[in-house]
Amino acid sequence: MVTDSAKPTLLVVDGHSLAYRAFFALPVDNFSTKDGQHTNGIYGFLSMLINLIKAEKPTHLAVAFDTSRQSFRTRAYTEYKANRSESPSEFKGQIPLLQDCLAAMSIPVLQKEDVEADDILATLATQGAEQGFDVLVCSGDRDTIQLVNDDITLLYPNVQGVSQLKRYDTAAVIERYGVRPEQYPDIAALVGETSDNLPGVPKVGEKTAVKWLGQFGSLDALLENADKVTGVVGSNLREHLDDVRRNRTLNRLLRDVELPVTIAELEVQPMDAQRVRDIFARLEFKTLIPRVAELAGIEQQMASISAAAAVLAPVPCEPPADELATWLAAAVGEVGVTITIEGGLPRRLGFATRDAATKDAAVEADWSPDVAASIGPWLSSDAPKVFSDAKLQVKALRRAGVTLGGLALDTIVTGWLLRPSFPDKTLADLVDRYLDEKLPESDPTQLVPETEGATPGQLSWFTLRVTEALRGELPESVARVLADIEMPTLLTLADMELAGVSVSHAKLSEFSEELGRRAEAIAQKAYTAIGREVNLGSPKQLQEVLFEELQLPKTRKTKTGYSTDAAVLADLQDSNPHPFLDLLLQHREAAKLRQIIESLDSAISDRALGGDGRIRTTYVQTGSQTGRLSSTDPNLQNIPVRTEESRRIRAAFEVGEGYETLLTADYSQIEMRIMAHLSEDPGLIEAFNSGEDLHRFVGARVFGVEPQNVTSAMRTKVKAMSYGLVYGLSAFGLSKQLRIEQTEAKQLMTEYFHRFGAVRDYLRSSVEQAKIDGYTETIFGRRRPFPDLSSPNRVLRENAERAALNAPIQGSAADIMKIALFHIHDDFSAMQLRSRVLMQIHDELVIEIAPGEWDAAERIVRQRMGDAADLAVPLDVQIGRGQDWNEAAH
DNA sequence: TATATAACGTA
DNA sequence: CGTACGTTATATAC
Repeated sequence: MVTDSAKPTLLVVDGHSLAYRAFFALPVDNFSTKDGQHTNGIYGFLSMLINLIKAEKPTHLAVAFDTSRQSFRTRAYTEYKANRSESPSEFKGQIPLLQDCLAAMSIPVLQKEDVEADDILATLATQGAEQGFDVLVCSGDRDTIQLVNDDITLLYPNVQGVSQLKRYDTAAVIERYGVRPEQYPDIAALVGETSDNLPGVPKVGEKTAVKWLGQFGSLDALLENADKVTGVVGSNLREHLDDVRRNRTLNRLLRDVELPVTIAELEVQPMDAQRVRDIFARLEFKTLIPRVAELAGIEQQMASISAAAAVLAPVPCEPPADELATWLAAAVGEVGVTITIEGGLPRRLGFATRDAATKDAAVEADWSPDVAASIGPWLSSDAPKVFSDAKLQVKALRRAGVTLGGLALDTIVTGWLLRPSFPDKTLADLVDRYLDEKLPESDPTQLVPETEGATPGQLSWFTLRVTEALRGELPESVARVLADIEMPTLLTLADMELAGVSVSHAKLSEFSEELGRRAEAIAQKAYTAIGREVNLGSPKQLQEVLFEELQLPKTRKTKTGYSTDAAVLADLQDSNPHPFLDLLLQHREAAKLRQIIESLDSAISDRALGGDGRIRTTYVQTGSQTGRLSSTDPNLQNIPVRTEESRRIRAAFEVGEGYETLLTADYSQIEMRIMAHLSEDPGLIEAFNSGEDLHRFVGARVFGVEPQNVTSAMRTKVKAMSYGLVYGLSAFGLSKQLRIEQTEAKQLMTEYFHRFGAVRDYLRSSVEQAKIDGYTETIFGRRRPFPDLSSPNRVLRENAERAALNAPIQGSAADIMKIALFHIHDDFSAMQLRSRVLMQIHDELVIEIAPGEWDAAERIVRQRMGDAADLAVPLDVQIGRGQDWNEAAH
């Protein structure tokens, strides 16, 4: 005979109901991560589960969840549980994370459409009992009492929460409820279950129900002989027979749910210590880690996460070349890669893997011709690789003659896609945020550091682990943006930065000197006009001159005083003409141009020092919240263009040696086209399909005249309105920009929306949707969170509303340009053209055309820009050709 | 010597 | 009281 102690124990747990109890039992304020993720339900559940496992030592274990509120019960009786309020979103968000924790702990999670967690428990418990297990059922639902028998014990939480569980065996059920466990559903059917919205017989409680069952022997007998029951409760029973039968049907748990696992497969498995550490660290469960570790008998692997993280000791490869290539060839799955750079070229290499075959491992080697020859093919292959801040490394490899292939993910870019408002700048930031560990770093205060920083192998290792954490948070749509847009864009930007753009030092310095002389002359005149010298570049000194000495009226306030910006000076000139004002404006203009020229000139790679006369910017891929690029050192995306004179700067951007000409290509009105597409406004769509000038077309509609009768004043107004729309312009702002009365601006807006109503509807509904979702999304799935949309602070909220209105439009335009950009780059490469993209200015590309390649290049550019997105209106592309940027722009 | 502010260039 | 950026000179705090 098998003794009890030899019997295996099966523990099955209702995850949803117990986590929900924990959610209400534990104060949410004490259980939130620094990101604001609530964790009280997860913590309470896991704490309970750990205690339970420790006390009961189950040999087999599973946790069941509901899939949704819908089940066969709600289909049978639509009122079932209909009284339950929607569970709070703070709770719902915890369930997937809890399931991640359980997965890391190698605990099977079971759920199935159309049945509730308790039906899964009932099925497992029944099978377990049949197979000779001691079965423990842990659930917060009373219906599970019916499962109790000699083999099955129920663990039911106390009212306080989940920390205390009461054991119900057969005797305990009889003692508490006065009936055998299998009769409990009969009692419940008579009494009713308010929490499930199942009304029972009025005035009948447990006492009466137990008495009746004692008298009649069974529920069926009672219902058949209902006429024999006397008194008010008797007549109540007769009036509610159907309710009782319905209750009894619904509270019977299914014991034959088809499940994808056998009991044997629920055997307790070793935990994935690293995964447990990662996710517990992310949820900031510091005290749970040692408790789980004790449970799993893996204390050492799980050592405190607050201490410096245990990092892999990378294995050096000797002789490097052969071993490294063999090792990489054997790697399964993604490989973390780090290339340190010295003098722009690769210096050291680190690779890390986490797959089952090689285990967690990292190797390192110095860059050398041997190594390059040996692993160059792997680096160029499609074998998946993950980097942190890949662009610099891609450039270094390029300089060394290697073209990177298989770029699957960049942690910095991915972190930015997830949190574009607060991008983490370094791997250390990501390790801190997503793993709650500290990347080893050398002490920057020491000249000769005592502590070594992380090695390339360790950096790769952290890159790989951060990648796993990031993937866990990446919605499908954002994952597509990453793979389909950002990674190919990254490789393209690397080549653009390497190429640089040729700029004429001679043209710039000549212009600069001219402007310098002019600025000086203007300054002298300005000093004469006010009778003294001031620093014209100092707003503080200007305020003294304007508002004290000249007694001009005070203007718009700034933080430190009164504004002296161009718009304010122009207003002052209207109301209180004074020669100083105009001279100041002229001086500002000349000084600003000169300053821009000087900074560009200093960025030219100096031919006298062996340079090539080109300027190389850095495109910051994570530099905006909308998906646009930004450009720094120097910024090539804000080169002046508005005045004839300022275009002399653009004329200094020339075609480089060995190339034939420059090509510029720009999208016309891409944001308005995206508006037309997203809003599906028939008028706006017609405007773009008609071939008519957009603003003329819109002006004709708004002012009710024929297109040929649209005056330039009308055109200016609707143009400002159209562009303003994209930014969330108000009547006030419009009136200010156009210098018209607010009533006229309001009238203009009313008339505009009267003609293009779908535009207003779209803008409104897109902000509404963002309020519901908490984020906006571009056409291609790029997201931007907007927590302030629900802020009680009006200024914050309205700022967020305007930004949320703009984000899908500006962001979709950025997506489209990126798609066109890397396709052009890749096509040039595939067709073996030497022509190359040099600059991207949001809706414009500047391309250097190699001799004889104009026709082929132009065809590619037109096609790739025009076809980058399939919108309800065509994407119009303007192309120009010239020896310099200014000439090419016409 | 670093940081903040005002101003202004672009899409 | 119009979105998204980067750079500069000046003023201020350290």
